[in-house]
This record gives sequence, C-alpha cells and structure tokens, in this order.
Amino acid sequence: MALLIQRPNGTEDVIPQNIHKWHTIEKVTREVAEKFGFKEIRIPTFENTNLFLRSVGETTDVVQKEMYTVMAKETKFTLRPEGTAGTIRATLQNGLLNEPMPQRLYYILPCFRHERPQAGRLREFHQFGVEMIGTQSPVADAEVISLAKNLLDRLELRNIALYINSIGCPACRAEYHKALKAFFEKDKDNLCDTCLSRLEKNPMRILDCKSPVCSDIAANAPLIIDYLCQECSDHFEKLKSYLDAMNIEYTVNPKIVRGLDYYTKTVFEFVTTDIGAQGTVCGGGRYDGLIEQLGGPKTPALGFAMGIERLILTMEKQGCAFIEPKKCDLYIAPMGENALLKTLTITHNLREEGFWTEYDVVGRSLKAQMKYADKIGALFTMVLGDNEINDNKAKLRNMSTGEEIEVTLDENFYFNFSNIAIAAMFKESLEF
RNA sequence: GUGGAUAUAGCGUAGUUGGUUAACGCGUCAGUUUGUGGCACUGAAGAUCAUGAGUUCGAAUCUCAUUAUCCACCCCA
Repeated sequence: MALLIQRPNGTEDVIPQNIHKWHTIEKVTREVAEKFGFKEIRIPTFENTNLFLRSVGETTDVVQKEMYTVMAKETKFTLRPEGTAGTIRATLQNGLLNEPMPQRLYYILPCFRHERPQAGRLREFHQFGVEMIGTQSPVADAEVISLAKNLLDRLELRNIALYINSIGCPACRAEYHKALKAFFEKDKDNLCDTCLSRLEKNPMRILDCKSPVCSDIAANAPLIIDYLCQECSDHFEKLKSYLDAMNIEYTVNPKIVRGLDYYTKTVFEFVTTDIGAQGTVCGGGRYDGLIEQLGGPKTPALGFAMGIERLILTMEKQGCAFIEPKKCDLYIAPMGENALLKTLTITHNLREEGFWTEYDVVGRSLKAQMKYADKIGALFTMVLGDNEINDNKAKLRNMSTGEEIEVTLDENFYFNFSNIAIAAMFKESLEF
C-alpha cells in the first residue's frame, strides 16, 4: 500500500492479535524476577550521550556507529542502546547503594540501535534485563545465570545452549592481549582487513571473526583462560561448580567476547539456532569496574539482558504456549429501546463485578449481533426483548455448547451469572 | 556501512511471449422475510499493480532510478 507515512525501518507494530505474546513474556519475566528478589526500575528512554561513551565504550560498534543521538540545546542526548548504563546511573543518582546490598534490579524497556534490520534484529527492540549490584562472589554469577535459565524454562523454550567464559580482570587481560598480539603478528599478512585493524585496538575480537581464514588462524590462538590471574581463575572455577550443583548445563566457550567494554570476568550467552543468524537470546556478564567508572564507589556488579522479540520468535518457532487472550463473558443483544435501557443497567453492574460484557453499539440486526458475538468468542449471549423485560426472565446461551439456561433478571442475576460462567469455564478446562 | 532477493486490496496469492473495466482465497460489511452464532449461498466495499521517469499505439508485465521490506555480512538482545 502506498501509505503516506510508513513506520520507520526496523520498528514493529504489535497489533491486538499478537499482544498476548508480549503479555506472556512480561508476566513470566516479572514473576521470575520477583521470585529471585529483584525489583523493577524504570529509567528514561534517553540519556546524556556521555553516559554511553563512558560505560559501553568509545571503541565499540554500538557507540561508534549505532547510536541515535540528537543535539538539544547544546547538549547531546542518545536513545539508550542498552539498559545497564542507565540503570547504574540511576542507582548512583538515587543513592540506591545505601540500601541493603546487594541491590537486585530488573527492567523491561525499549532500546535503540541503528543497524541494518534482519531476522531477530530491529532498530527499536525490547530488553528484559537484570542487574545485581554489590557482590563480587561467584555465587552471584550463578544466581543470575540461574534466573535467566529459570525464565527460559518457564517459557518452555528448548534447544538453548548456555555458553560461559571469563575475560578476566584488567590486569590479566592486559597480559593476554600481549600474548594474542604476538600470536597474530605472525600471520598478519593472512588476516582480513577488519581483523588487521582489530590487532591494534582489540585483538580479542579476532577470535570472533567468521572469515574462514581468520578463524583457522585463531583456532590455535592462546586462550584467555590460560592467562587468568589466580583470583579470576578461582572465580571461574567456583562459578562452574555452582552451576554444576544447580544442574545447569553449560559449555565453556573461550571465544565469547562481548561487544561492550564494561565486562570483566564472567561473560555468558544463551544461544539458539532456531531463529536465524541472530540467535543470542540472552547475553550478560560481570562488570566490576563500571560503577567506579561512572563516578561511584568501587562496587562489583553483574547482569544480563534478554531480547524480548527474539524470545517471542523462538517461542513461535518452537510452538511454545502463550497465555490465552481473555474472551468476552457475555454479549447482550437488546431488541428495542426498553431492552436497551435494561441492557445498559445489566452491563454496568456486570462490569462492576469484573465481567467483560458487550452489547450492540452499532444498531445491527439480531442475526448480525449473534455473528459478532461468535467472532469475538463470547462465552455467553443473552437476547433481551419485550418478552424478557415483561417476564423478567431471559435465556443465557452458552456459545460453545449451544445450551440455554433460564435466568431471572432481578438482583440475583449477577450472582447466578457468575456461578454459571465459572461452572462453564471449569467444564471447558476439564474437557481440554 | 557491504552484499543478495523481493515489492499486485487488511492478509495470502494468480496474472502465461506487454493488448480493452487487474483475478482468486481468507478476512470485513450486508443479505438469504417472521426473535438467535458456527455451515452454505448471494451481494457490496476495498488496489492510482511501492514511488518516479523512460521505451511503446498500448506496461502490473520491458529499462533505469528512488524508496521500503526480507535474508546474510558486521555487530549484538
């Protein structure tokens, strides 16, 4: 269609037919997060650009070429490309570090990155994220990973592999960089162009390169795990033992290199192959230096983010169940003005009782009304005409069985209807 | 930012070597008389064939450009 103005590239509309999928994710994530003691935080959609420069890192792709930045009255603002930076900023600014430690925070929010859209990648996407602030213990790492795992299980997702790695602290990483550089220096002439530039800036990225030549060379590259200092190494070993104890399967993947600069020690990803090339459904890790870097006290922390659109894609692909959308409880078809007046009263009272109640607001024929009631999936219908008004009695029709039940249109109606509706729903779920 | 593919009613498609009012299914709305849905039948609304140029007597169909979408690279959720 030649619509005058279309939605921006890489954005999505969620129409009513699909909203229950989002409600499912939102409900389950909230429940799981709160079960683990996490509290929701809400932060602005845009932040001072410097926040992301300082946290995500000036050399990262996210900052260099993917941020939506505007200049407003001499200040640069950026639509958040991820949730951690703003969340940490908010904890510092609101003095949350003075609350009982560790702070456990979660959020569900839109993020923005200017990339070329593809399967599982949007310019506006939504993250469910979790941050645990104020603990350096490896149990915290295990706790956060198990939260993610718990959530994926609750959504009934399958075939999602957990990869973990440690990228060390600044001290051991510096050692490792030296060793890596020396290693790739030998094959300098064979590396692809991007990797050549990575050699100087961030040699760890070469490990991630998909080019067959580079990955061939990288196959024998030194591994960060062999360069970890005692503390980082102990941390990683303990994490593994805790994951074992919790029966969480994982694979140590020394090639996981997260693309945000703030990560230290533990990094992890949950990856599926079911939704195309962008299969990372959850990514996270520890960021022990970030809070200090943003001007706060030296405080260890960690977290992860999940891509909600990717979760939904995977659930659709795997045929996972979503929460059933609610149905209309009662549709009333009034015939004539008297009946309409009665309908208005009944509808009002039923809604007070919590029932989804509808009636004709178009002026359609009875038959058309019945069709409409059928289409919206109404559980019951009730026709009101002069006969019913005079007798003070009407028939409730169960739309799935066709069975009709006579009810009186007095004060008892609401109580009776509620019993009938509950009985019908109970019966239906039994049959199911 | 770089490739490749695609663009016909709300959705899914047909449209054969360019030839009169662009077709079909689903969906929407209305009807098939008397106060009742699901089935069936009938009818209606809904498309300047993504946009703009060009070739031609004539273009949804050929050419070019633009835009958008999809997939992949890259990167990440």
